[in-house]
Amino acid sequence: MAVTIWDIAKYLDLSVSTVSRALNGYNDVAPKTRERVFEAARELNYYPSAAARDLRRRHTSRVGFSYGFTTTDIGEFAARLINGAVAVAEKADYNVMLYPLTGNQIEKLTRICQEREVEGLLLMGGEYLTESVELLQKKQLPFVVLNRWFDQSGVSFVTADHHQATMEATRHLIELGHTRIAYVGQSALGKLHSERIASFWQALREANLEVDEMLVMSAGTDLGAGYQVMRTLLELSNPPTAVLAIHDPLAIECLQSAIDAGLKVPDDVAIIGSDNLRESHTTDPPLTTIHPPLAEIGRAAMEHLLVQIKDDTLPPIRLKLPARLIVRQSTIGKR
Amino acid sequence: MAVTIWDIAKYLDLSVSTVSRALNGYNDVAPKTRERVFEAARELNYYPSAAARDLRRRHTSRVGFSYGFTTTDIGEFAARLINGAVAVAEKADYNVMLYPLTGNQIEKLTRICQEREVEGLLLMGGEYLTESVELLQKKQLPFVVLNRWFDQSGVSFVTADHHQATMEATRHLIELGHTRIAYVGQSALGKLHSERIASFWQALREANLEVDEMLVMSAGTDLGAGYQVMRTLLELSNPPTAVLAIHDPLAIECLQSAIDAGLKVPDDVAIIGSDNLRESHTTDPPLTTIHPPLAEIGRAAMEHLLVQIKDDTLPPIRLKLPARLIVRQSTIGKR
DNA sequence: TTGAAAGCGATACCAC
DNA sequence: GTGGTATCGCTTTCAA
Repeated sequence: MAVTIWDIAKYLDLSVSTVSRALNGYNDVAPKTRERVFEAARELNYYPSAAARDLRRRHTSRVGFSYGFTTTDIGEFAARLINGAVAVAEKADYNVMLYPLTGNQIEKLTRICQEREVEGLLLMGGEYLTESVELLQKKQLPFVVLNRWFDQSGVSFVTADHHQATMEATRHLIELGHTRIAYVGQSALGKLHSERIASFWQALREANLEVDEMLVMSAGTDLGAGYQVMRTLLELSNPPTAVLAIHDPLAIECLQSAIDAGLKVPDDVAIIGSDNLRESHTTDPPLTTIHPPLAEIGRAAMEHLLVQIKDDTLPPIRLKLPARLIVRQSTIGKR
Repeated sequence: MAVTIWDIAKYLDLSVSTVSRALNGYNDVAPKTRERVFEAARELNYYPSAAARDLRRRHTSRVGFSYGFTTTDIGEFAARLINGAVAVAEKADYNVMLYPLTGNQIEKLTRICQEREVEGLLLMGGEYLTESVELLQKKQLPFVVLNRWFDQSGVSFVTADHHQATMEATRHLIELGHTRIAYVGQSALGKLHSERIASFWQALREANLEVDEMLVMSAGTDLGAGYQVMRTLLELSNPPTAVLAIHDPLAIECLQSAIDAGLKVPDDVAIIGSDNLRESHTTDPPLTTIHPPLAEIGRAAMEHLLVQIKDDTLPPIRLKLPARLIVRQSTIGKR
């Protein structure tokens, strides 16, 4: 049996209320008593029952991290967000629960809200983000959306500046003299997909380059989809000389496809990925990529979530952290 | 305010006990009543309070994943374990809490045990594994150790067969004609480190090859340590023609170091890594590596943990899953 | 400064 | 089948 405050009370011949107050740092308990209680607690190896404390206090010391978009597997991308978030939660004595969003996501979120197992939620991806956000707002569960920009006010989010980063990447290619640039996205990524295409086109237009819709492709989520898309692009009568991919794994498939087609990268075709995953370092040539500060995003989001949990009257946070372009040899070649 | 069983009881003019029993699927409640209760629950959007349920039932539906060895950051290695574990927990309606093991690990584990916030623990790494295991046994918290072999009986673990895999990798090199093979480990990995060296030596001895202790190195945990170690090895008067590294990032540093030293891989020096991380696919040449079935390990461990939680009289599981060698061009060159 | 007692929201035992 | 009620372990008034 676990030791309870009753045990301490009996042990010291005190009442449970005094013990509780001592333990919780109230100042209406004699310093000497307080000492004895703490000592007894240590001696008896007492730790409060989470369930009892939570029930009585009507709140927990847990926050949730919900995730799952095209997959509910944690990859390097999600892991970096989680690491940042966990580090901050840890310091504030909060524990993080993992909520993979499989099955009926809305029902799942409803349950999470009503069970009051967590005080707040970090929301990454999820196919029904709009509905999810509405639900959480209605249920008044504090939450911060990760990696998505939200126009409607009242929603907290922390994201990388994808618009700026995509523009920068596109301009980088334009400056290198490319005029036919392809975009390889993934429509399964929803808004992210369309938004980035918009940024891509904007950069082209600002440089007075022709926008060729034939050069915007969407790859499926299955392995090798990017490889096929790249092959299609290269078979065009007027193929692109540069490709911007929505994430590194896709970019790497494009790279492989180009090389297998007998092309030299970046001489024949330049390639840019996104997210600066570890695998982007080791390709041949190393991949130029957009680096979103994911751990930082996770940290900032968790920081704000904890603040919001403590004071729900605070205004929502709308944070867009700069993403930088990491230029490697897949665009500029060997020096 | 959240809706409670009292609300349902009042709404249906029933007692809370009946409502509770209906909800929990007892069969001593009239089918019709049961129907009405479920309908009302759905209508009122009722979900039981996790804290109240946990307190009364004296158990939760949570399990913990504790991690942190040389770092408390989740990388691809840990993520793959987590993904397997979470998938199984999910199906059994268990939620997973993340417990990064920073600071005083033993105290942290003690708290976890006493707070009864989770029913069981998956244990990955941690510097004080022996002490941790002792503690958990004493506290009777079900747990399964990941990725470590435990000699003492009574401890459940699921691991990859590192011994077999290291032997296989070594033999692979021997079959290719290598006689001077180096091992690049990381002493910060503790037992893992020494065990693998033992397996490595055993394979050498079985092939009647000389065991040269000069060829066994330990790299630090800082970035670039592997690079330096490889350089040292290559500067030996009688340098190795093959290197076995304890994990892919280290192997990749060795690879880079060899290439920078003007050597051809695998012609001048062959390299093998471990863990089959994504980055091992994309190096040039692609890295031969040991593939431990990490998701499978996570799954098996969680499956056993849940079983053990239900019935603590069951014998511990001692599972060693085969790891296979994935042969790529860093050892066999282009075909 | 301390103790008695109510109550958080469930579950489960015991009558009826 | 159903209802009353003790109880889980803790926090928090309210009196003393």
